[in-house]
Amino acid sequence: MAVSKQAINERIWQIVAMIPPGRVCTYGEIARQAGMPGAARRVGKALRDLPDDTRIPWYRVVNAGGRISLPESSPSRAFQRTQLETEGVVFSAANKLNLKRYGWP
DNA sequence: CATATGACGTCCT
DNA sequence: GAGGACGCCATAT
Repeated sequence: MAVSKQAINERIWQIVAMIPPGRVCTYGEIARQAGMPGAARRVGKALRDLPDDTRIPWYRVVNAGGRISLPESSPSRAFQRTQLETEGVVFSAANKLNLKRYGWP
């Protein structure tokens, strides 16, 4: 393996760790900053591989539509929403947030 | 090697 | 604005 998948994961986690509180970032943007544009899905995989006791603020990652990508069946989804609201992020009626406002450039 | 799947994105209707 | 179709990348079977 030229580059182990664990190395890729840690690269992604490092990017996520740079997101300041009260701000969010999209999967595609993280993939781009990690040097693999178009691999947004790979970012989701990396976050899925995170342990439950991680200190990485994965909850600051949302999809391009400003929505939480986690399925309704996932308990982590409610946690993400609550955590973001705690940091001051306001969701609209359709569970959406304004990326123009909370998005991290 | 071919298919299916997933914490995605863009485009079209 | 909502919903569906297709594309992209990596992994699993």
